[in-house]
Amino acid sequence: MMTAKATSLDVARLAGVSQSAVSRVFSGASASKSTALKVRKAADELGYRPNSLARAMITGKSRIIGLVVAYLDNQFYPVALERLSNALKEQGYHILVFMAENAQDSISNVVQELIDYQVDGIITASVAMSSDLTQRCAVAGIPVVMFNRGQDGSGHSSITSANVEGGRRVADFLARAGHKRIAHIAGWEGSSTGRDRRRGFIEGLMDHNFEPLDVLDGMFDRDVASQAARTLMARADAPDAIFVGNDHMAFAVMDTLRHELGCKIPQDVSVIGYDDVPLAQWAAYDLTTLRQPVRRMVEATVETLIGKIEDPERPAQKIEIDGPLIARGSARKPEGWTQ
Amino acid sequence: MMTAKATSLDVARLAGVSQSAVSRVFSGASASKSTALKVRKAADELGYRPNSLARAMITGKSRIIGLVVAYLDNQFYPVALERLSNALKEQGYHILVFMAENAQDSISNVVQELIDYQVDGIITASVAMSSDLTQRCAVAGIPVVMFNRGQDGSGHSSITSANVEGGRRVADFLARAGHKRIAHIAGWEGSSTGRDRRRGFIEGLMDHNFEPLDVLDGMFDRDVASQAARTLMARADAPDAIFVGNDHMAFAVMDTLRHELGCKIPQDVSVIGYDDVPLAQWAAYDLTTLRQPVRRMVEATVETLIGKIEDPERPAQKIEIDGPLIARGSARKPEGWTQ
DNA sequence: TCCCTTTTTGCATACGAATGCACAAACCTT
DNA sequence: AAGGTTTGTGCATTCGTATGCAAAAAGGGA
Repeated sequence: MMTAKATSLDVARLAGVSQSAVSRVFSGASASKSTALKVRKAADELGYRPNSLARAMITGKSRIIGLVVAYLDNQFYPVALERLSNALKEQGYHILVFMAENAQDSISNVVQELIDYQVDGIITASVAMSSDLTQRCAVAGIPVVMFNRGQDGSGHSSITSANVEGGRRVADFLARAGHKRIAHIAGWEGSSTGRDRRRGFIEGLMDHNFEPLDVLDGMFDRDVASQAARTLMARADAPDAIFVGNDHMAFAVMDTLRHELGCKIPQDVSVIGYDDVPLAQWAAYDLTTLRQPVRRMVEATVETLIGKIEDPERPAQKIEIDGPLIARGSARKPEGWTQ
Repeated sequence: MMTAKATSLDVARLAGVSQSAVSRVFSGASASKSTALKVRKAADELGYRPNSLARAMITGKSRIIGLVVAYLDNQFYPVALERLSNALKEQGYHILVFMAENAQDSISNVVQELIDYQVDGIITASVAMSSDLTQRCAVAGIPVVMFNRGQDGSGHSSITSANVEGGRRVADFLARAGHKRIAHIAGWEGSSTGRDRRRGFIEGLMDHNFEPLDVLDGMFDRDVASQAARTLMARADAPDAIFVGNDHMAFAVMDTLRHELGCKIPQDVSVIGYDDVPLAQWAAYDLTTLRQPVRRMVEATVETLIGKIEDPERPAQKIEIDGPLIARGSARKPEGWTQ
């Protein structure tokens, strides 16, 4: 039983070779069969493993990706986190996770700390970057990819679903199902996803010569969304359909409608969400929603980020990935609708 | 606009002092007002920040904690992750997250990689460590704290809720509510939490001279738990109450009971879970459950881990934290029950 | 077998910050 | 003002690994 962790020098001595030889064996550089064998044997004996930190120091690559995430209570993010983690692991990267409240200086601190740790890249999930931060990352040469949030003119790549198109599709679905008084509890106005879905939704209604009955900002928050639902249903011309800016809020809205206001879904009101988190298909909610294709979004995110790490010259890209509307039981379906 | 990140040497030159002076200013060691001022000014000018990796190399402390987590789809863990992250951040630590399937060699790889990154400590959430791994951590001098999972004889500290007592309390609650045919869909038999809750539950029933109608292993899995519910309800003497080993499975059970088997909860069957995740109080479920006091568990975890990091001689401790039964609408209440 | 090319190998140095040591400066004390 | 003490500072070294360079070994061709 060893008492201290062995270094490459220890291995070198035991194997009767130089430290550089050991390094080369473990970093995959050229080495003869015979030395590789000796080194491996000695290493096993000592329980040696290269020190990732030291390696990072010298190569300038830590193989760590920083992940900044804000809303962990929204099931979409744990799922995305898991997928991102697995995808990056396959590429030999690891994830340093930072929680941030969605406030500028919190994010600023968090990103600065990531820079201090010399991460090779940063993924922000539903978090915006100030231009100052953008600048700092640029100086440090750290590429940033924004997941599920776009930001014009930031110079960062972003991966989102096709939110405008998605909103439009929801509108079309509801209009074709014969709804007349259609309201929207939108995602936070300060986010591109919230704005885009909203815009697409309104445009989509316009295509049917409709106007939304009302549009309220749900701030991606359960309580705010519930309150918005109460407000809507208190109207004399209460809506017969509500499009909610994401599933997380939609669940709160459904709970409020059913258990507090005594509405039947979808008989009295249709409810549609956005994301298609796993919860959406649980029988208790059975939520009709626009699916964000997490798997493909994650793939695109990882590929974009690693591409930029390996070739810093690669220009930023904005990728939008389309997703289908998943019709379930929370919303009346248009005549002749086939999934 | 700088083009490359500045080092302490750059700052030293600009400030007209030695590199050691810069280091001392930033590491809080002694330095005169005047040099501190010069250094700070120069550092600001260059946008200098100490390189955490280099710092980690020399001090031997990375200020990174590794977190190994398995079931991210169970809302308990995202919540715990968020709390852990915040608590550690306050202590100046950061979290390197690793997902692991609950299979020995996956965990083994993951822990090994954490060791490679020289983490100062490891927290495992609902994951067991093989004795080989335990050994490797010991050699590397890395303390391990197990969160929400105990393991006898591992030599690691563990923080759990008082699972035996909790199971007992659930049994008492159901028996006193007048239930006669009480079944249990248990947490995975391979986990201490699953076993302890189950044991406490059975003991608690025995105190009332009851026996459980049946005990099935739900494997902490929604599908397995749903299947178990079907099995139970297919019996001639179907249960009038089911204690489910955690909330995550309880939701699946409730969905199955209500929407597939047409049962009324709690009129036909009472359902009780374990954890009290945020979802449990959503109106759709309104789940009676035994609360795991996450906040206090997290505090204890962080304190135990940091204590051991700062004083490696400190012996391992097993901490159990008691939590209350939260009576909601999914289970009939005993006569005269007051929260 | 000899010379030329290719592959291995060791040496020395670098990465960026922290720290023991010895010396210089500042502060007290009487 | 001299001696003693505390505080501040620079020099040199260290952490563990990777890598350019030059020398050594191995391989190949005629």
